[in-house]
Amino acid sequence: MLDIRHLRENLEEVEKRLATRCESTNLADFKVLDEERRGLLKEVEKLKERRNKISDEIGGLKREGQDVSNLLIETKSLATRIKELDGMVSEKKDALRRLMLTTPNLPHPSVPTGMDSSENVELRTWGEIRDFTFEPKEHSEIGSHLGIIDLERAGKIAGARFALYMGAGAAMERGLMNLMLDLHTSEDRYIELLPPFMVHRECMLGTGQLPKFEEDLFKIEGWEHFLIPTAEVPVTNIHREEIIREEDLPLSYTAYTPCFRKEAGSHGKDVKGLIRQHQFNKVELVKFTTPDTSYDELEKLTADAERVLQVLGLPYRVVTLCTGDLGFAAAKTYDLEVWVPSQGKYREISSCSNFDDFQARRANIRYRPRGGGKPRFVHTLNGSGLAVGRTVVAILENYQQEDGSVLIPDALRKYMRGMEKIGKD
RNA sequence: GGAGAGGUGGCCGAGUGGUUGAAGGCAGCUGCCUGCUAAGCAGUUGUAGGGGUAAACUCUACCGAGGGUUCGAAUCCCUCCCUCUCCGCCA
Repeated sequence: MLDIRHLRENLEEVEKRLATRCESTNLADFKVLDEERRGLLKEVEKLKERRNKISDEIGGLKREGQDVSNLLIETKSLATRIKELDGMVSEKKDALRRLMLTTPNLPHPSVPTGMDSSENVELRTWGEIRDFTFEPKEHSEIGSHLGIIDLERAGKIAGARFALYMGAGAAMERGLMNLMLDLHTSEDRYIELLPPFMVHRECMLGTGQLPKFEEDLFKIEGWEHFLIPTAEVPVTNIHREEIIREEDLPLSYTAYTPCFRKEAGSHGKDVKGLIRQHQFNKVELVKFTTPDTSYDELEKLTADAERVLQVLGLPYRVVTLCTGDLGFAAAKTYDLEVWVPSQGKYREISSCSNFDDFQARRANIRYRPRGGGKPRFVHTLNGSGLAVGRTVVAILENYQQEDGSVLIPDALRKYMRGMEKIGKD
């Protein structure tokens, strides 16, 4: 959510910056609603002041045993009018809140302007793209050939866009999760969490999935709970409605969770294989910082996610998302894209964002400045470190051998009982 | 699932219809005192939204959430949420 005062005072500038997202926003209504609301508020507060004064008087007079009936006449009609106006105020307030909740975040000034993903800007690349002496196979083919990924049986159990890992495949997925968590928690960089995989509505509002993107979420029938689409949701919300001491910032958390997404509207995209699933595993990084350090922390967080790819020896590049490709709540995002040989291109494996105070304002997460003073909103950040299924994709494809086997990256071996290679048996 | 208890400010905790934004304590801050520390004394400290060029100031709201009763609600009524204890069930 944007700062309502800032919005009120800089409406045109805000509109201009939001327009770079290439999404329609409806700020014309804002001005009207805001003014109507404040007008009504002024009126009703005046009446309330009067009512409170009279009520005080009545109290005093009654104690002295005096008659108050003529005061009751005025105050009774006041009460009716107040009720009426209160209703109108809350209508305006609700409409305003709905508008605010569906308005996306302002892109940071450093974000390149562009229409869509084609205008994202490559920042740097890492690692050598392997020169294959044979035609590299696609990961699901490698996986099914080796008997470690069975998408057909997964379909039998749960349908399309689900996966069944077996044997060394399951071990690789689990090993990667452990490797990532160990890496992030080493030297106390991140505190490890294991949160609930379901959350209630307020959490989804807090991080921005709701009210706008309900169709992307799985809701539990008969409950007010949703399956989390990312650990960002439960982890960011652990400090909802809290005031953190500045001395305790930045707070850094890492958590493994499965993620559940409907992937509505992505029919036909990545239908083959593990790239786009309704359920996938991810290790997430989340930070809470002060406003003046959040962009430094974004760099660090991105570097922490990159480290996983480096440790695994997977070539990747870092891109800055342009304004048109930026997510609803993000002010700035770096995507990490890993090299996928079968497609001959880089594919997203991590997305690292600074949300400024957008989520903090929704979720009411604040900090008390050093030495006292009014609480201020924190900045929240998060990034994947990494999407585990896509990491498996990258390993299978980049480490595949001509005979159909797959070498296991050095760093991962100790997480797979020392296995060096996955072959047929 | 059954029975009971409870949710009050940064924390603990009083408060069953009017002078309570809320006693008291802790913690914080500011002074005084003090060789230092500790202690002591006095004062002070919530959040949000309006009004005000800003400060001062001022108004409104907030005692888990939402409704209701009333001239007036932390206090009475209803619904919901959460926590705790006991019993049952269960990985």
